[in-house]
Amino acid sequence: MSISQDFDFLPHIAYDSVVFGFSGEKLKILLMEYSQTGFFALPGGFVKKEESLDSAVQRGLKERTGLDQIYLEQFYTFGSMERFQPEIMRSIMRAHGFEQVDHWLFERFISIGYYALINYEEVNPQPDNLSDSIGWYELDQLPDLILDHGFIVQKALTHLRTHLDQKLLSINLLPELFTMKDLQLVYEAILGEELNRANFQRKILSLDILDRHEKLFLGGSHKAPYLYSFKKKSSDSF
Amino acid sequence: MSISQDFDFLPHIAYDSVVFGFSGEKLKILLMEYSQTGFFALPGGFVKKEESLDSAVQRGLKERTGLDQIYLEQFYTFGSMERFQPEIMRSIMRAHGFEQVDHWLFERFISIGYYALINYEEVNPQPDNLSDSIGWYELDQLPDLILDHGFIVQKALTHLRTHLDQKLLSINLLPELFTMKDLQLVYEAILGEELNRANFQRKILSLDILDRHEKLFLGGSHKAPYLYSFKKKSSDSF
DNA sequence: GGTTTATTGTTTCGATCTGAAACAATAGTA
DNA sequence: TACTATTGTTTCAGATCGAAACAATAAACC
Repeated sequence: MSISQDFDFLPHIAYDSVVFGFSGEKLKILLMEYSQTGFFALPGGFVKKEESLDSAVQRGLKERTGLDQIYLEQFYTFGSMERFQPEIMRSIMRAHGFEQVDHWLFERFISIGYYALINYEEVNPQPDNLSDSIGWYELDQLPDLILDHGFIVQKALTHLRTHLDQKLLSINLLPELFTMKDLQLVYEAILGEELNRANFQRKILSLDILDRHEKLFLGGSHKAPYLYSFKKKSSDSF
Repeated sequence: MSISQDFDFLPHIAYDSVVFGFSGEKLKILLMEYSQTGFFALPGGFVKKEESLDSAVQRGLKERTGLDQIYLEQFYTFGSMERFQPEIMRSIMRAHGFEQVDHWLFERFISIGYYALINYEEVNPQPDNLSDSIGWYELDQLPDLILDHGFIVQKALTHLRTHLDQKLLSINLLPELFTMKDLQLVYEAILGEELNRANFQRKILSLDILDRHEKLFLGGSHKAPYLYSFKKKSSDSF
């Protein structure tokens, strides 16, 4: 977020992103903390006058995560008046030594919500101009968030849960190769409930979206699991 | 849509609405036709600086349909650059005698898509300042629409189809009292496929969302169907 | 090397759900 | 009173689902 190039951006329009990562056990999201103020917020940004909305979000997330080609899904647009609280932006700016009376950030914003599913291991979170830290927080232990950002997270999670099966192929929460157990842990973390192992395996295999590879020997005194990868979409082979 | 009160609205932000109605047989949507130009478009509008996004859409639809308390669902926000085609707005304005070079309508817009489910019978469609007609068009016989409005309709329909069961209670495509056959026809029109009568009845009744009322005698020489209504949500009883 | 243990892969089996057809009820007509 | 068209309900086979049992196996242990 650059606060100087005012006129590059569409006014009143923002996006907020809920970036999901999976630590191997817990589902986490990226949050920014604004220095001094104690405010936590979702990573967000603005849309340049000559770029598409989708590109804007991709650009912003690349700056925050270093990742290209992120899986992104738009889920809702937030336009209530309650989200108009200029004092909050004002105190964030003040904490950075900006004492302006008027600023385009103090205007009302309508914000488009996106969520991303990324590989936790590959990310190197980068704070922006106004926040001095960005980091992973467990979903069930989030701090209070500014404005309606807590609501946005809930809405993102609901959307992800209801569309989990349809979006499986695009899920990038796991490395290239993973075990069935890994995948089940992801499902359980997202759905917030435990699943039956045998039925989960049957269901996923019946979807016919996984390639089975060699076994993974980790030295445990028991049968070794197979490694799987998501089948490449047929369109990729042209 | 008022084209004079420029500064009342948030710039660059619009909404487009896909208003579904059911004629008893076919699913239809409301389209506006701009005089002279031959352009067809979805009814849309803009957001005032001090109203919520949802309120703006409700206000606009009340102007177009005369209906209050419409069932509205936001489904997607459209922000690509391809939707930036100022010539189209320019020729619409020209057809109305406005020869301005600059106008806020010629700027780029990000548009939030909503769909509405309304009772076809109760609507009295009203054109806006720039369009001289508004009317119902069958979904499978739509004219070409401006910009990405055809795509918006498709996206609305997909959303409606996938969420049909969850949204049943809110469906307002039928009058207060209706028969099981009426409801089945709505489903078939929305899903675009025929359904088995016995299984449909079993499924809907098992949802436990209908109240059964007296029979409807229409004079046919056969068993008369029951009338049903949607159960009032429990929250309404407080 | 045989035995044990922990975990994974697969099968079984009953319960539940679904799709298609048959059966039952009934309001008017002939 | 029989006939017809349409609606309400039941039946039944097949598919799906949940829970448990069974089978396979990699390492550890004696």
